[in-house]
Amino acid sequence: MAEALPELPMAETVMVRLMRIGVFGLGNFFEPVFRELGLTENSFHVLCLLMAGDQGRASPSELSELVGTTRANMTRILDSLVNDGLASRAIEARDGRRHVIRITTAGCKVASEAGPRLVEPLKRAFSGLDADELASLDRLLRKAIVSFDKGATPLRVAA
Amino acid sequence: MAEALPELPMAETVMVRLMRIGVFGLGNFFEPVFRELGLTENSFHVLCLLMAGDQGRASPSELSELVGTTRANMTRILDSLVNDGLASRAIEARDGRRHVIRITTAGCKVASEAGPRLVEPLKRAFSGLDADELASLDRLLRKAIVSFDKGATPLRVAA
DNA sequence: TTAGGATGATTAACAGGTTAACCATATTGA
DNA sequence: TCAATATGGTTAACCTGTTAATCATCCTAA
Repeated sequence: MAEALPELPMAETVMVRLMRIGVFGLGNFFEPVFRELGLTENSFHVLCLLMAGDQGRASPSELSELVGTTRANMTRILDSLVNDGLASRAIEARDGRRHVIRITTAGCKVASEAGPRLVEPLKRAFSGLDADELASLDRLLRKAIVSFDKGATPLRVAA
Repeated sequence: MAEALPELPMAETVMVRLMRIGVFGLGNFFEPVFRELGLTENSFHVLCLLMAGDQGRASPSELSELVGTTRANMTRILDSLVNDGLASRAIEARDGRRHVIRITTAGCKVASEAGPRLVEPLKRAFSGLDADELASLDRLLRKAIVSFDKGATPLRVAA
């Protein structure tokens, strides 16, 4: 890559690849677990948010915001959860536009089953790093994310 | 997330999120550039590999291997590149199964145009990290990737 | 009170990826 | 020699995400 385009800044270009490769590699640890449970990483995330949040209820918008996907996509994720009986969807009495998503007991059960199954893969994935290294990586990734946010192009600046 | 499932190891769980958030954030810097050029990150990667490689030629399998996607998907990526006149596809004389993909002059041109346009976003993205931090992040990510590879489940071990 | 605009959610069309089945060509060994 | 198998590539079906358009409800100001 850098061979083809020597003008690219090496350190940064390599960093992009490293991050992508890392995320890709991580997928192999968790997707199998989710698949077995009939979940997606996103649908699992939604279940967790519902469990953690206010009385197991939330709105689609809130959820899409927290998960980091579009509302349109959240609609589909919720369709699937509702269809599987893991969550319920109702219209709020005081505002007919708002929907209320609630986790069901079945949903709680599935989410609780997922937890223990994820512990081992999580630890195994990072077993090559000691606590100090994990802490450093955490710190640097946070710093990088802040950098991305700051540098994020505001839809074209001065051209 | 950790609130809902306290049994999950915090450091590792957070790390997964950080890496995903980071990669997602990175996308905002480059996808616009690729889009303007009518490229995908993957199709750009293919062009780079062709430029860097042996006489601008390679086989679909090699490319899918190097890019890290399936052969089926590479077929589609190449369809698109060939369709846009950026690469050509031919059958190898000595073995009718093998195809030879070559980058065209138009393909070289597009790839060369992409280079300069990527420099600024790349530097901007990582502008919040100094050289030492970049080096540390590089080292830790590589170590993490090695850890992922080692710990990668060999399709169920002892269950 | 009601027309115009916001807001929450869904739908439709599309993009890019995956897996599994398939086709065509080469290779091998009985 | 030729049937069985391996290999390279494509196709078909599907999954999950995105964007843009749409629907329904609510809010607001003339």
